[in-house]
Amino acid sequence: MKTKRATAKAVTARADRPKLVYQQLRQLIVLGRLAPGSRLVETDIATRFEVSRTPVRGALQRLQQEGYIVDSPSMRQSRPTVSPLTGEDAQELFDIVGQLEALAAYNAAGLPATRRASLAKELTTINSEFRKAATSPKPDHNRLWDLDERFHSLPVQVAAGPRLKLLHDSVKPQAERYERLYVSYLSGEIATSADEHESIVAAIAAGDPLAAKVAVERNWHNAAERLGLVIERVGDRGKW
Amino acid sequence: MKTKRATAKAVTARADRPKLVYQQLRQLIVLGRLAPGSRLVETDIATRFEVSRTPVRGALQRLQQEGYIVDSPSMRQSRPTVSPLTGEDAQELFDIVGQLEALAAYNAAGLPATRRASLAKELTTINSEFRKAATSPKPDHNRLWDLDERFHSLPVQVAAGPRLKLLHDSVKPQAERYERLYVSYLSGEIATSADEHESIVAAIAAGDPLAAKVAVERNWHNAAERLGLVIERVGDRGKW
DNA sequence: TTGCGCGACGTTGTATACAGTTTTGTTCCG
DNA sequence: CGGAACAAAACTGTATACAACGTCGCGCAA
Repeated sequence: MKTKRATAKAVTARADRPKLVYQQLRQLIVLGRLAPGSRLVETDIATRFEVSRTPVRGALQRLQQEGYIVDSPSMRQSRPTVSPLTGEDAQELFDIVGQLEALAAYNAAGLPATRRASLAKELTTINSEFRKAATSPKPDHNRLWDLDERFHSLPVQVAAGPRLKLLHDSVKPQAERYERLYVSYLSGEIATSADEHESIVAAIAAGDPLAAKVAVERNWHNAAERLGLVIERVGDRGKW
Repeated sequence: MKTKRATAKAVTARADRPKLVYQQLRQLIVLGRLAPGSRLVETDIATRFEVSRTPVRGALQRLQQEGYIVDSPSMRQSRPTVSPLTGEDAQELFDIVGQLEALAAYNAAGLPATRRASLAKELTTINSEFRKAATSPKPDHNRLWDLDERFHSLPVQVAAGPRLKLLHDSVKPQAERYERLYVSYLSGEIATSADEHESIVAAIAAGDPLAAKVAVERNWHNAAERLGLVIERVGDRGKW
């Protein structure tokens, strides 16, 4: 043992390092360990993850393009900071995600009857678990979020083309930062969400693309409004 | 003049090099100078643009995330190639752009009456020029594309939030590759497009968000269908 | 002739040194 | 005590050398 990986630590596969750094940083941001407004310094991150600045740079670039981090406007030299959480941003983001998933739902409702049926069945299962988890005395936020996520992702995975999937994968995770606020502060409203989910399933099962599209759009738009109120009450984070 | 920029060539501003490389490469792809399927070699590009591989790498990464280039599937080692032009891709892409611009139109139709009026007026102007240019005996494709582009961009610029603008800026230019086919092969159908544009303007002027949204969606969806036929006739490019 | 192995080449991934710029801290003078 | 100028530190952008990995071609043997 002398040539490759002479260093003690397990060197991750050559090609995955940027992706790994990206995923870990994203996780830190989404979970709030990296607060909105925090400055991300390439050198620090590189040290932290025990890689050079090169893969870090790639990860930061991607995070920036996807909107997790922005260039601090006050300074001229680009200084990446974690982007803030604001009510307006939440509403805009939710509307966008709604439009994308609405397109997927539209396609899903146009699928052959057999596939529609199995899709609807699976969605129903997820949604009833979702509803059950919500009415539990001490709701598990992680589980709630996970079920909601799975419900919304399923039509995309089944009926979206490669391009829509790509875009959805890049936009949707950003909503997670807000969704986690949603399930935390709005656990009372989750029954409403489950109701809206049911109308989506019904439209898909009926093979009515337009109804499915509208139902998804409404679901997200309503969620955006409800969340907007919460954020206003709690106060924007990282905006000043 | 001795310290900075001692080299003879005009050194572009330090921070703009990646953006410039990105823009030039994108232009080459959109205009077809870089044919679908072409392989992009970092070293070659770096040499061509007289920069090091570092900024080139950034540009390529961005192009890849936006979908202009893909990793060649045949080889294991990631080898970026210009993404192909296919009928399915065109349809999917147009539908996506339609959803995004529909959201902008929805917002635009919810604006105060005075701003709506001025927007509608401007749109009408552009569209009538568009119609005129289309009926000319020898239509100028560049001008046609430009007018159509301006028509569709205006509501986004006026009524979209920062997030939607960002996304639109990153997705829309990809449609240009197909739009240029459209105006080339479908100059006969352009009158139809102009008609559809008018119903968009009417909905915005009337302050009817839902109507505006639907009108935009229909416009793009129809264009996608018309274009799909053409590409099928002409044959997919870069797909094999 | 065909199949297989091996070595040279091409290309991307990574690390690191260096340059340019902005921010920040400190000192001195008004 | 306040402020301005200067010095030093902190970071990012760029270039480049090096390493790893895959591909392709050539020769050799069956």
